[in-house]
Amino acid sequence: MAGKKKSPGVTPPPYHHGDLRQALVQAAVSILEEEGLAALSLRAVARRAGVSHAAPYHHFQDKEALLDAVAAEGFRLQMLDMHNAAQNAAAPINGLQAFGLSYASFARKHPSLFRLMYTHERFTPGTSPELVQWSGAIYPQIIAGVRERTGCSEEEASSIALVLWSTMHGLAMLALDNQLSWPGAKPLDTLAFEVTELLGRVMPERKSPP
Amino acid sequence: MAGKKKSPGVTPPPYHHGDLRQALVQAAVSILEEEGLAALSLRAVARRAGVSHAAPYHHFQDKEALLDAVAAEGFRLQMLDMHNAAQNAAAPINGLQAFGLSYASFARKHPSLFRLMYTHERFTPGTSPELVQWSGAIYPQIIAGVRERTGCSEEEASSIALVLWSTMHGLAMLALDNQLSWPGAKPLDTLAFEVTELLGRVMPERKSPP
DNA sequence: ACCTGAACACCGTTCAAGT
DNA sequence: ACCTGAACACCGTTCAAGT
Repeated sequence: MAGKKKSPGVTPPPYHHGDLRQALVQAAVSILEEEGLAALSLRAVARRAGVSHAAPYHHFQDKEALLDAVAAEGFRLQMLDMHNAAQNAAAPINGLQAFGLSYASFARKHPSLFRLMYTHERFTPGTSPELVQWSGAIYPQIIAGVRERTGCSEEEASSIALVLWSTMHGLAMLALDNQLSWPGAKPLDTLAFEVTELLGRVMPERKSPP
Repeated sequence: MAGKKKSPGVTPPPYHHGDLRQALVQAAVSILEEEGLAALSLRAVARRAGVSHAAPYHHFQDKEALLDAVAAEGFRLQMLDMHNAAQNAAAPINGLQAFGLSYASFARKHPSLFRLMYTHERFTPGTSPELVQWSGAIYPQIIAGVRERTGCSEEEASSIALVLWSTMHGLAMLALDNQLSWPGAKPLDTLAFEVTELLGRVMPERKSPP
């Protein structure tokens, strides 16, 4: 019961609510995970954060700006995932497969967030720098991963990374659309595994065999 | 001034309006092409078709059902495109490239329609049979295209077709998201050309060289 | 058989007013 | 500096009523 007065030496909470901006982003993410994209209205986000429906306008210019922040958070999460996959890439046969499986599993674990990240007609001039930065980090990360595992030049690695990214992205998108769900179809993980194996054949040799 | 009375020998127009159902689908397509996905409301569609905002409910159960019909029309158009590309595949180096370029150019020519087709969380049980049929025709068409140009078994062709489809789909999606638009980036057509060329290396030999 | 107009609950956005 | 409540225009959906 020490009370909740501002304790000295701690930076005071920057807003009335605590940090409403961040709370709104988190509320939006929960709605996405629990109820899907269709349920993601500004008013629902405000409701879940426990503020009036007009409150978000003190932190975001409009709904699109909030969605931008949510998408940026999504890209941050995906970067974490990719990073972890690169670390734990002991089991898969090659690094491409580690990446492919991580991409597929992220899409499967966060389908609505994944859709929001890649699907709204965003990335116009005027998109928040935060989103531009986080979303722009994905491709370089893939390129770096490819270079680490091959003796590729920067240019060669860029081409391979683009094929790899496109393929996994398309596979994930089609799977989320249920386009790959005919009777007896293989699950996304299996497809990702097989497809990256096939792609491995166009890759140059590993830089240094173990 | 022969009047517009029903002429004998011609099937009478099935609805008051002419064929309102089809008119609504066409109105929706125009809105998509001219104003984009965000402008596609049921009421706007009705407005453009010149009927009251409640009229669509006599032809579609709800908005989702109308969007399903629009998506089905999109898949029909894409099938036509793919078919034409297969016919005129004289210039490109191989059949994969003909397909890849057609996929990319369709996405570029109809960005909002393409997004609607592949991006809404549709294809649940209860999706209209019309949409299931048209959307389900794409993958077999790609498989057939691959088989025609190679001596592949059905199973082998399915794998190659899946990689091809995923890759082109991902490339198109990422391009529409402006994810492939860094300064000095190549246009989508060029990327599609290069990527399919790279994929060609994993393809078996052509069945019969010219 | 097909269409309309009024009605309802919801949404995005604005703005004067509150602390 | 931050938040609220009322207001406005818009949307999806329903339904009695019109032809």
